[in-house]
Amino acid sequence: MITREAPTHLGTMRDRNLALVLGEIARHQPVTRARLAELTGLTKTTVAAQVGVLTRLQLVEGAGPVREGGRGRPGAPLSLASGPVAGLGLEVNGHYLAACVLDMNGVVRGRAHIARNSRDRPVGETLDALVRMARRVIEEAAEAGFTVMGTTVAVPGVVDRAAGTVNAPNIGWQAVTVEALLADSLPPQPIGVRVENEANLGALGELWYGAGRGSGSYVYVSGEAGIGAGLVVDGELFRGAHGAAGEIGHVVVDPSGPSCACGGRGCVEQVAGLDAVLRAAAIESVDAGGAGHLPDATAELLRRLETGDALAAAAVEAAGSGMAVALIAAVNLLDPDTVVLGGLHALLAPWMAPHIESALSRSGGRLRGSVPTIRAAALASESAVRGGAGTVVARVLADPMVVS
Amino acid sequence: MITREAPTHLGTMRDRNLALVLGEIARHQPVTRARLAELTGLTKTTVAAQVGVLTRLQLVEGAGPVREGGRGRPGAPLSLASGPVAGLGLEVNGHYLAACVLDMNGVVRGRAHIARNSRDRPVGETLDALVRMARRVIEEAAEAGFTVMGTTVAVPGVVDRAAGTVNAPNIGWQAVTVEALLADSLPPQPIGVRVENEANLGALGELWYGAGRGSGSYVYVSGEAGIGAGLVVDGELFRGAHGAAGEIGHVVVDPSGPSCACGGRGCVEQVAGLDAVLRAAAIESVDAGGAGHLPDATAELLRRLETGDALAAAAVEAAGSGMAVALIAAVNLLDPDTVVLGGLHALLAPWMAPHIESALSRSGGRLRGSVPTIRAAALASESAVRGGAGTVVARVLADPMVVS
DNA sequence: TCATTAAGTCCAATGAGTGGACTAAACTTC
DNA sequence: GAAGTTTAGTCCACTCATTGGACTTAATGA
Repeated sequence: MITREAPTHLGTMRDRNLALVLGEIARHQPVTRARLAELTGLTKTTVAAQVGVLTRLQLVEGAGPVREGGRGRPGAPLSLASGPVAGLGLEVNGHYLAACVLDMNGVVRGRAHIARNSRDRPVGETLDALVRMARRVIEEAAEAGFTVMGTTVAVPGVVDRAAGTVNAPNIGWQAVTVEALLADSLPPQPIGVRVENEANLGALGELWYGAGRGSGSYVYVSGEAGIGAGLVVDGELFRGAHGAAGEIGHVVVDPSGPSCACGGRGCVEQVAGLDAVLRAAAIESVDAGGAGHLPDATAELLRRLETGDALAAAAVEAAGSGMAVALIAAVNLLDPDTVVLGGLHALLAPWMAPHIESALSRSGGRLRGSVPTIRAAALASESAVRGGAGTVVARVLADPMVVS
Repeated sequence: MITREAPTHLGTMRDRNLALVLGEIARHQPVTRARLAELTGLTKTTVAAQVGVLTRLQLVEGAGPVREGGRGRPGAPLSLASGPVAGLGLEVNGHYLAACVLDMNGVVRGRAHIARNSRDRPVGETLDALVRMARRVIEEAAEAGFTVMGTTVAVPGVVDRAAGTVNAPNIGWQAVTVEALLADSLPPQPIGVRVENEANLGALGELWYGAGRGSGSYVYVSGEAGIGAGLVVDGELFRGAHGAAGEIGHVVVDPSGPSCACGGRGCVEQVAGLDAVLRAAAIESVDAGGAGHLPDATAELLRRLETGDALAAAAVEAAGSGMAVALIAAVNLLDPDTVVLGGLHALLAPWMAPHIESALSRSGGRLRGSVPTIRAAALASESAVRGGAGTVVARVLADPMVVS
């Protein structure tokens, strides 16, 4: 029934406690050994030993005596090193490539953003461009004294962990072995390369560094061409049985609505996706072949909303209502405390969020104690890369010994 | 970010490995020490020591030499003891009270079922009746040589773990401190008394002993007056941020449908709940004051379905379509591999499941690799009590030292 | 200046798991 | 049927992370 696969031995115990100490340092820095002993429940002796190891790993460093005015001998405060350990996040997307290097404190130590339409280009070319960008960023980080320990790549599709492949129909990828290809092309890293769904990483990015901080569990909705969601529960990503959880795009919001490529009718994507909104706002969805930072049509939509265009406003309201129905389902099933709108919907949030909020509170109001709050993503188009880099940081925090 | 609260010391390590060994015995019984060493990754020495402890706790016993025809010295097979350790599951419900005692092997060692309409009776009376039943069952189990180590109570409502209270509007309960009240009224038990949502326990019951065996993650839908769901992911219950996950009843399946007590419109409950189906089938929902095992109206509905009544069939088909829309949402968001229909819907499954299945495969077919299979619950009205008792068993398996 | 308080280090002790040697109990082969 | 082979289970000296108390260090307060 309940399974624990691996046996615990002395080394396991040590690693766990090491992670425990490092985690408390991260949360309470600067902090003395004595206080760490209280926080962790370990003895001073053990804490001192662990701190020794962490210092040698260059994960922790002394932070200069901070006087606290106490009586006895003052403690020696410890902090996470602003040291060499860093993580890299990458993102491939319909209209840009992006990268971001984060140190252990979550400070951005390098970034890149390349507008690029990857929808109509061969997979190989796209990956080459991604690798070139990654190499450049890694090199720049190295010059600034940062060593990238691992890389996480955000892709707009479903990751099949078992097969090691990615399917991302929106950019024409089918069974692409991203992890293997990148691992071969990038400099070797102790933590290696991992691929993850863009919405999932966006959710983590906002959780750790953006609009999701403080909320234990929430739904991050990320809309571009398709609509996906990342589900964070109790600070952990919820992936589902096959890693395909959070595919909110094909939740049915109108059984008598238009039919969808998925085979069903009235999916959210058909109602609140970019194409649907543009169509309803009567904006031509031309993507002029080349690359634009914000696709032209999206920019035009925002312009019209700002100038109070009635048709655009109605289009966004309709999308909001559709989205609300899908979110009601998500809220009832998953019981989150916050909903974060990302991607396209972060841009539309000023006009869209009120409609969603009122629909949500109307529907769930009488049953559940608290209606989840709706927020726009705080990191804009960087949510996913930050989440990706943060995943590497989190990995180090959870298992400090991976840093060689 | 990632948190581990408790420090690991030698004792923790030992307890973990103890659980590991016990778990492998449960999964592979009968099994020898040598094979256990392989399975767990521990040494023969350690396994032998752990088995010694488990034997002393009366959780494990030798099972007589089973010849395997191998070459060397034959091993001494070990099995879970059919010994004294047992768990108790209780259920309170609109129309019955139920109890079930399970030994460590999941064998039913005692049960009770009392038809009783608890909707219109004071909370205190209902709890008294529950306690009387529980006491009787515990006593009978004791006479048969079984010691109840803990109790789990299934209630048709939301459990607020923080406040220790239960809200179950369907039976008129509001902020009832069930755990505290029962713990005071029942004989002391090492594992104590726990309350849990009925759908959640039903999900676990089916997972461990019924239709869910073998599937790692699934959605258990339990419908009576309201409709709730229990979500099992990777063999674990998914509770959500406030323990209110799986409230599928108020997922919107028809934005233009009838308005619901929750404040929204077109909730599944309005379309696929008992009342809706009876209304559509033109059956009077009289509940003749007294108590009936199957409420009269439900029995009548089944009779008509069996005789091929067209109106009843249409009613169930409509309910199935509504349910399908809600399940599409659940499947897309949670990515389960199986859907189990419980409660009322287990009875209706023969007529309802085909409609749900076809709608599900139509909708998700082209996107996700596999469409989840639909099954009817195998334990009928016992799902929840078995899950409740199983929770106690699982607790012992996960932490054998709780058995004093 | 001396007592007090608290931080950090040192060190012998504890105890769970390890690994190799040993014994036990079967089967195979001559 | 006796000797050799194979596998199961036990014994025992050893390792090593954590512990708890004694000790050292460094500040404050009288």
